[in-house]
Amino acid sequence: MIELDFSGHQPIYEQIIQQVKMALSKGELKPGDAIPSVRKMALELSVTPATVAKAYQELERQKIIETIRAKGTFIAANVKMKVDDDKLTIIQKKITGEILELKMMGYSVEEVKQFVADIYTAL
Amino acid sequence: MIELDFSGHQPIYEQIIQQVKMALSKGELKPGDAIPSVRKMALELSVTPATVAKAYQELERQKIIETIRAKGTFIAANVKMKVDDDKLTIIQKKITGEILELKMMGYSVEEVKQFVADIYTAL
Amino acid sequence: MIELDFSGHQPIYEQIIQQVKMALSKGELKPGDAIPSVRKMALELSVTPATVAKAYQELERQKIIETIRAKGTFIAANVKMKVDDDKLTIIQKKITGEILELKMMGYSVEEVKQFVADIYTAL
Amino acid sequence: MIELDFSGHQPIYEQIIQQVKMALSKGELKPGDAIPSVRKMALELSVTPATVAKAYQELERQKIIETIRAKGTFIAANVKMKVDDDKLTIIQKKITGEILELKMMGYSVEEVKQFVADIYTAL
DNA sequence: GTGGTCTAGACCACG
DNA sequence: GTGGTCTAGACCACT
Repeated sequence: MIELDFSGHQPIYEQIIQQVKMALSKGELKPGDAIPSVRKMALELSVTPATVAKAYQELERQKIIETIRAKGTFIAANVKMKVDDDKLTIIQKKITGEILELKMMGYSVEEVKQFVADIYTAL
Repeated sequence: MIELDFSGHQPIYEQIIQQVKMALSKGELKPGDAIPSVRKMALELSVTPATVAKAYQELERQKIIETIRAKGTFIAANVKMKVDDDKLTIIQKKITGEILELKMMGYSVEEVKQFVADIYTAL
Repeated sequence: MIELDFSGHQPIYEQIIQQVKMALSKGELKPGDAIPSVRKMALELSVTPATVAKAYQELERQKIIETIRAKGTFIAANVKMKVDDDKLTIIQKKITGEILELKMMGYSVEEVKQFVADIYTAL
Repeated sequence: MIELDFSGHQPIYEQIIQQVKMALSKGELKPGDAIPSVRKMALELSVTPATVAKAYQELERQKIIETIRAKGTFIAANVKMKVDDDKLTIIQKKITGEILELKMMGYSVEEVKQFVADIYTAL
């Protein structure tokens, strides 16, 4: 279900976070659904449990999953991303660098808009 | 002219690269223009010359600047970013994470398109 | 495995790059093989880790090696040098100077051809 | 007569040395011919006299030119490159790196031989 | 443990 | 003066 890219520079734990969010976005996961235990997912992905734990910890911090003692880990009932201005600023900073690269490669505004729209709809 | 953010996670040398590109994109720098020497910019930015040198070397590798022996560093005459498929893939991967965040915050496709268009035109 | 010449003008990091490529060319290294960590090789060669890191980074930029986070560095799966016209021009310029020296020493075309053929087969 | 490439990484003085040798190799210059004074050539090439002087000094060291006080500088009567084993070793080292690059780009021995033959005959 | 980044200094070749 | 290279040491994020 989750596919990792080990060769790249994106941290493994971030890839896990992102793919859980993506599954949620696509409707493959719904509030209340159970997700594999840290150990189980670590086995499936061939990574160390610590890496999965770090991803889950961050997801829990963002209130996307909930851990219930001795029961397991579940998608939070009320998955509702808080629109945080700080976070928006961070995203803007990160995205600016990539937009700049695209612009310097010669892409027009329209092309970039199409580019992100394609990504958006694929999520 | 260049402002650095020391607090964060983005490497200093990448910030320098980005801001030189941005100045070029905005027309503040034009082909043939001299840019400050490694040492001078290092002093201005209060970083070590090695950090500036690393940024300049990467910019030269991308053919954005040219260094002339013992003369200084200049914006390349033919600033023309090569459209590299590998690079495009990397950019897409990086941008996907941010688009996903925006989508989960509840932004619509149109809003995201507007978001990136605003960034693009500000560059 | 790698032997450095500290006396000369060729940068250490370039020597490392060259010798890794040579080992690859000779078949002593194969795609997927691990190469020593930055620190380990730095110890072996009695140079600072930064120098080895610079060599590795350039090799990665050329897609000859891949680094996997916190795991180590490996020969890339698809080692396939891209034939870059710019690079070919640079090589031609560099080689021209040496061929000229040989010609002025009195070597004939045939002798020079034999000379480079011998080098080629020894790689 | 001499064309310099300022943008590159080859030292100016080496370019001057090389082009004098090339003119000699092509027969454009013959033993006994006068070559411009340091000042004159410096003016023609738009470089500082010190750079030309350095080139002439090296050419004189290699017995390719002779300076006659108050007369000027001339191509040496007996231009005869000494076949120096040390020098041959140095040339071999330098050329090996470039041959290796060509090999890794996928060029065959025959192609490399043709490559150098073309360069040789053009000199 | 791994690689990535940065500092503070030094020496060198070049023009 | 310029950029290029190297050392010695440090801190960080990731696994």
